Amino acid sequence: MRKVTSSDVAARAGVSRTTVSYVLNRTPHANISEETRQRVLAAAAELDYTPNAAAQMLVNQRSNGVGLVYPRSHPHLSTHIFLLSAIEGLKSVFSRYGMHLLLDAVDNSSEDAYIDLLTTRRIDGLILIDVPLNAFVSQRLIRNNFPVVTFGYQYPELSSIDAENWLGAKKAVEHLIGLGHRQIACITNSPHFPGDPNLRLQGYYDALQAQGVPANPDWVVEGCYTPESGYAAMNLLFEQAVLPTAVFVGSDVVAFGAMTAAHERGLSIPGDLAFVGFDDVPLARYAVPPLTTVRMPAVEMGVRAGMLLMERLLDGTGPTHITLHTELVVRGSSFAS
Amino acid sequence: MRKVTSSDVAARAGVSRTTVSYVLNRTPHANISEETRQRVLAAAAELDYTPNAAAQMLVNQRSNGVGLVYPRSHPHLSTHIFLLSAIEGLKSVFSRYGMHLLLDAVDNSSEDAYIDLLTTRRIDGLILIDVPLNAFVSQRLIRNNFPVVTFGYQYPELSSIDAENWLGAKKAVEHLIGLGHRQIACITNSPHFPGDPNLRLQGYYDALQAQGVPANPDWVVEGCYTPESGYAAMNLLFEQAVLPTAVFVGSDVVAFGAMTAAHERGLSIPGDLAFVGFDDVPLARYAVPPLTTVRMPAVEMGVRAGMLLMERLLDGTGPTHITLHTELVVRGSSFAS
DNA sequence: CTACACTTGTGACACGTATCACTGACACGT
DNA sequence: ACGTGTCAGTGATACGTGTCACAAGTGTAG
Repeated sequence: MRKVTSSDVAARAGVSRTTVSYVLNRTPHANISEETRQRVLAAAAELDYTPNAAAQMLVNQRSNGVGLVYPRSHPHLSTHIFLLSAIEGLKSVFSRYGMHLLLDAVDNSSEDAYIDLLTTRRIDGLILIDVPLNAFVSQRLIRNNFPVVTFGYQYPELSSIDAENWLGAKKAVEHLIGLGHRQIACITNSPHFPGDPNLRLQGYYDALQAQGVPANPDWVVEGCYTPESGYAAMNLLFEQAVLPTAVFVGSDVVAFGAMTAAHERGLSIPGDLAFVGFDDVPLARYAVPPLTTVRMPAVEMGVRAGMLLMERLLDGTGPTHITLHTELVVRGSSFAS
Repeated sequence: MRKVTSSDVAARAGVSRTTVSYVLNRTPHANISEETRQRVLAAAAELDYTPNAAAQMLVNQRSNGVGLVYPRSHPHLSTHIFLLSAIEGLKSVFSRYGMHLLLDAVDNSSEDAYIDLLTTRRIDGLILIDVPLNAFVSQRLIRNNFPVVTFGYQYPELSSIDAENWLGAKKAVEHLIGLGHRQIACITNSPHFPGDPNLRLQGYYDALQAQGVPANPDWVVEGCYTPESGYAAMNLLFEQAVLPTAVFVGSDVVAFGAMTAAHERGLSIPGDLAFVGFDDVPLARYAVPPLTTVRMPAVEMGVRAGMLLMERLLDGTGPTHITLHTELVVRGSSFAS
């Protein structure tokens, strides 16, 4: 592919390279006559000139790139539907500003892979989705005042975006209690990590306590993102002496597996066992029966995160924390009309 | 963030910048004594120097970036599970070569947005997923000998990767015929576009013909990627005078919607109506009943596409076309054991 | 006629890296 | 003493752009 430089345009238009730059960038305080302006524009169009991104980055100290980092450890990335929705939201913002999205997955082992993206200045900002930061990395990001927006984890000095996980879970479980359930199990979204307060699980506990329903530790089982894990978790619950009459599952995808286990056991949903999920993935209303769930505004979270980062980049505003509302969506898995 | 350049490293090590470059890049034919080599390495480590990507791009004429383009028009991107799997495969290859993945969605209207990625030299290669190319763009890519790998569409001069869509669909429908079905409907994966031979639909027709089962044009309805479209398509089929006993759906996600429509009508699956999907998304075996489907090796397709592009980039090999095998996965939606 | 402002444009430098062509220095065989 | 060869390392240039400081030309008031 032949390379057309601004010198070529300048030569063709019979002006200096500086003038070309001024015209093409609409530099505010440059005085260029309308006539030469048109000549430059015409020359650029005829040669179909496009500025070299590398050269621009080098001189502008700005890459117009944003890194999107997510954990590779996610057992089945293919079910990480939230990631897709977030990307959709992020891109809708970034494309307006000519920013490009750079993907990077991070292993638990070598989590400094994406750090190179910043030190090499390939990106101007960072979006972290469910990426836990060790003290070393987070301090480095903060100290260098690097623009970051996190999903899932929060750090006071880094902007973050989240949904009302605790309240959503609480409302979900209160919904089950309101239907008369007293024996309510919980299958979590993810395994428990030391520093990670599982807000959805906490909402479950707090709902039980607030309504005076006894909690039973045996009825809390860990899921791990996938339908397979939900299937296994449900079968674990079936081994209990006393069976629950309802299950709150921390993720729709996990709930799919749990419901299949219930079907296989010949239980009717919601008659024998009611289910409530979390996320409202697009397939939730096509579960059998349609899954009652808590809606995460995934796309909007992406949009807001993108806007947060752009504000930070353009106006240099400080860290901001945004929490979006969740909403209970009642369907047939909890309540047969 | 302070900027450490190779000059700083050179100064600290007491050598020239050239020497620093030679050491850090392990330039083959440069003679550097082990002692100064260590001094340079130490200095670089102490300053934690990282080369500026923009400067490297500029001088190397190479960005180490690959563009991944998909249609934004996809109605619900959030169900585009194939994209996630492909990304997983692609990244596993590219991360080994230090290549970065740049995401870009393309509208039907302004499809030259991603072209800028190449003309600005921000990327070295392009992966196109289900992106139709108009003659102008494809000629431009070919003429400039730009490294491209396409999914879904094929052009003789551009590398491509695909699965046995035709054969997979044919086997799926033959499976239904083998079970005794003679009234087999089809819900397509996507709306019909003029230049787009729907191979899965063709496989459906060819299976019917090969087995001497009469085809019925009224039993072919268009789906459009989403479960919603499958739901609507199924209800359209229910308006027919004669109902089919089996449905071949061109996509699992669409099949979810179609099965829900059948459930709502009180039909038993597979007793009253059998279903076969396509893709084998992770949730397929958690449908109710578990969905018989044709497995697309999505992750492997990503891997192979990545390898294809890297070979092209490193060895300059010509366009290659790869077709991977599909496999029928029989589950309860077609055959109750 | 000089001083001044305004318009229109340009020369030169900086951004940070990779690499070619070259310089000294030293060893070796004749 | 001379040519040849190797070793260790350096100076200079190129990559393509943005922008500061300055220049040449023109009108205008003192």
